[in-house]
Amino acid sequence: MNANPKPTLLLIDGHSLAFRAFYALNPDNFKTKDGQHTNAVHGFISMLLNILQAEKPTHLAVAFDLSRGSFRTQEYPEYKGTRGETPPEFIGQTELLQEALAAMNIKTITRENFEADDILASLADQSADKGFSVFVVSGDRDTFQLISDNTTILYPIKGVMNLARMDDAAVLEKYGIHARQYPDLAALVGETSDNLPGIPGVGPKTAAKWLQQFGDLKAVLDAADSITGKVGENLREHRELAVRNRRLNHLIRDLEFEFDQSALELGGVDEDAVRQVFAKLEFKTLTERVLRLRGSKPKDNTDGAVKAFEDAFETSKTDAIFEELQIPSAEKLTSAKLTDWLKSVSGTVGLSFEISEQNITAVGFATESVRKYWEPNSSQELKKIIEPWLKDPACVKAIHGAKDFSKLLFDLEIEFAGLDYDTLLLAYLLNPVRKDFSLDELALEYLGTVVKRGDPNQLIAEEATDVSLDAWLTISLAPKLYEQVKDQEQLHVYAQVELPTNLSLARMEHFGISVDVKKLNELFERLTGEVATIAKSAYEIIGHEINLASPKQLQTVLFDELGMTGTKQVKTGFSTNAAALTELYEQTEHPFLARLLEHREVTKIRQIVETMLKAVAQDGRIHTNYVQTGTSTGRLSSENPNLQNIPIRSQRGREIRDAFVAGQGFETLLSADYSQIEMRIMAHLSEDSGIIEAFKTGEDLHRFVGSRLFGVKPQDVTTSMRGTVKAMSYGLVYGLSEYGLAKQLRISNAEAKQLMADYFARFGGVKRYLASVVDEAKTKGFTVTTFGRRRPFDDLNSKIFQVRENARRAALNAPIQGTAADIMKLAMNAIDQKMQESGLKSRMLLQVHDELVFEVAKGELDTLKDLVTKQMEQVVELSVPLEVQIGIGKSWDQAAH
DNA sequence: ATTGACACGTA
DNA sequence: CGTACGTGTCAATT
Repeated sequence: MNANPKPTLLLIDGHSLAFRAFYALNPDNFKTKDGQHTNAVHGFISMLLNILQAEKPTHLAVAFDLSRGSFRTQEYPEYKGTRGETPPEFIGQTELLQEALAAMNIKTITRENFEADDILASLADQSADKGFSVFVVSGDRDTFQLISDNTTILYPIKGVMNLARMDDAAVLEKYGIHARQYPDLAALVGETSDNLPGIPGVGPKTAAKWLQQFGDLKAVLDAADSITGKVGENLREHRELAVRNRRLNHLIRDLEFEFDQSALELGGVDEDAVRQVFAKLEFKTLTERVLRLRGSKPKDNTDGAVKAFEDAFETSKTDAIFEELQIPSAEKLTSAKLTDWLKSVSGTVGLSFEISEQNITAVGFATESVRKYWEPNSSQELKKIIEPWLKDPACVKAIHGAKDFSKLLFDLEIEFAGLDYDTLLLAYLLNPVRKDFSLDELALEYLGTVVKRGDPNQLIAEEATDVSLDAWLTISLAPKLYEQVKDQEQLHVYAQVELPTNLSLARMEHFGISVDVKKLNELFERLTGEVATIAKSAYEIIGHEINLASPKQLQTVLFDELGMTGTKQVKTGFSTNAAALTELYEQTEHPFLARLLEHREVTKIRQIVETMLKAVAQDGRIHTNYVQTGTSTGRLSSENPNLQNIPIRSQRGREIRDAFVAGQGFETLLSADYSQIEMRIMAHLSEDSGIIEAFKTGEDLHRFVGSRLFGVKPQDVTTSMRGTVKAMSYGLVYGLSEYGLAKQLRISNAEAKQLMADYFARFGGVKRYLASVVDEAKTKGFTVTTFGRRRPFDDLNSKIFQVRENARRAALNAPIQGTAADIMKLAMNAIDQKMQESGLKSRMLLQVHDELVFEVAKGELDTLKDLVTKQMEQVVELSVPLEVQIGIGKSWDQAAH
């Protein structure tokens, strides 16, 4: 019901809202077959529907600027002169928007020589006088002058598709002045986006203070002589600016119109016209949302559009959060009803779940038009009711982040099949650089929907309904994301690489790796003792105690007290990192530096030991979380704890690895790693005959390359020469520059340049390949791995050298690192599958980019070794062989080779 | 409590 | 001025 009997008029600044929508939604995701972008139109209409829902206006009009300018530009040609060119993707969208609005029977208004805000101002004033409640949607703060008891501004909040309700109280709170004073404040401060400079040195704070004191702009100017200081001087000198600004930001309120308010009454939409226009725009979800307005028959009903609107949306008091989304309302199912529904449902079902302490407390189900949720009473009931459906591969499911779900099902020993759509992985393939993969964020970008959630501290029922909301978002996103992945030719990498990896990882995380806690505790104690001894000795050298972990305090000691000259600059002064400390030590041989370096090493390792100890679960094992969407290249990342950065280089560090052991009932650990996989991929991708030959002969790569580079026999390549070559070969994979090479090898720039020139002369394929990668990325805007995985790059043409170079190096590395990641994932999937098929008891536990760690069951060592080696080596065929090294031992350290 | 800078462990 | 990560600490922030 409409609580407010007053008629309500909604007025929208069309350009302003369209622009906000444009910047809120990625144009790439809203494009018709012909290449016309539609993100602004989509966002505008989506937002309009949200506002209609929230404010329930009875009348509506949208005003647009005419591009020819207005009386303001005639008076002051520079007005709005700082506005840049219209983004190319925006072009044409205003016209499309007006067509769409016309189809929806929404009045659009323009006026020669005036801006949209003047039209809004006039309509707002005149309607308020006639007893309307008025809402004005505008991103121009000048409209704050319209605020009254009857008029409220809905102001878009920066960045988000959301509106702030600005009434007099809101303006007072934000700016410290009343709404009617706002144009005076703006006149004093100026408006950069309109190219209107204000009084120098006067910001919102000062202007508000004056207005509070004197009342209005005229009074402030009259009192200018009494204002002291530099700002007072500026005010007197530049008062004309404020007068001009005030004249320009004054909105015209008395434009006359040839229609009256009744012409703005919201009626039903023209269904045929909507279908036609929206089909042209290729909007699907939105069409349905808009068409629900079609039942409106305001003429037949005194309550007008509001009633019809509410009917159309089938709103209910209990389900208020979902009004905003116009999605089907949720139904809570009993176990019996769920069983029936699962038997009857056809097509893909969106699935989501709510967990509490390792238990599934609620499950959400959704199709495009239906939302259901169910709260199982126990794990037994969960298994009994939904396992038949869950394990049926013909029942296709869509889940956002299926790994967690799979893992829980492993615990509950529930079978699961038929997962075709994981929206998390699909979204990752579409944009691996994205930081936020939440359903809400994806809904905003791909569906143009702002998801509003109820207060989580509310009733229990509300939490449960959220479960099916996620399911609905998942099923709504799935086809859209899938189509885009398909269009980008990433279906292969989705179906063969990412989706199966999901399951391999679920298993690995579920198993975890056994840890010798006693050993770790002893190590921790020992390291703690060492730290204390080292610290004590360090304090004695400098004569006082400091916090050795504080770079700031170290800077004071080293560069002030001890008078050393720093080598590397960082934002806060000279760097105190290990490289800088080592260099200082070489210069000064100061014993404090030696203590400090040792302290760093020991505390770091102790810290890792501590982290590991805290991470050991009840079962005596560490279960890391692999993040499948964690990197821009396609690699995994590991967290809570990170098991991909356990020390190996230092002796102390390796003791940590010695505490990762085979668990009870298992014989040993087995480690398998790819030997030089990135260089092999470089050989394959570059088709460089020299590098390929090196791998085919089985000769040590760096020795072989060194022999070619320095023109000596392989056996005459010295350790130093081999080191140089190794640094260069690996450096190339990372986009190393001459300067970087010189620095690393501590040679001159000229020598480094010569070395690289020689390298490229001998291995021309490498040079050609690297250049082609960057070229292609520049043209296409992305790099691609052998298996089709993409990574977008848009900084390769940046005008800023640093930004451009960073992008260039990342682009060089992406296909190589990414292809290696693809290969490893494929191998893991093959191994996982073979192990399942052959019923082995051994288990795959860890992945560290090019290494896999297994726990070997009794009697399975030889079988597993063969299986792993074969699958890893033969998972793909490159122009060079893939070589796998196997190590076996009771601990991870001993299994190393 | 959250954030940025720094440092440092791995491939 | 060599890629890709996660985690800890300090110090300055709301």
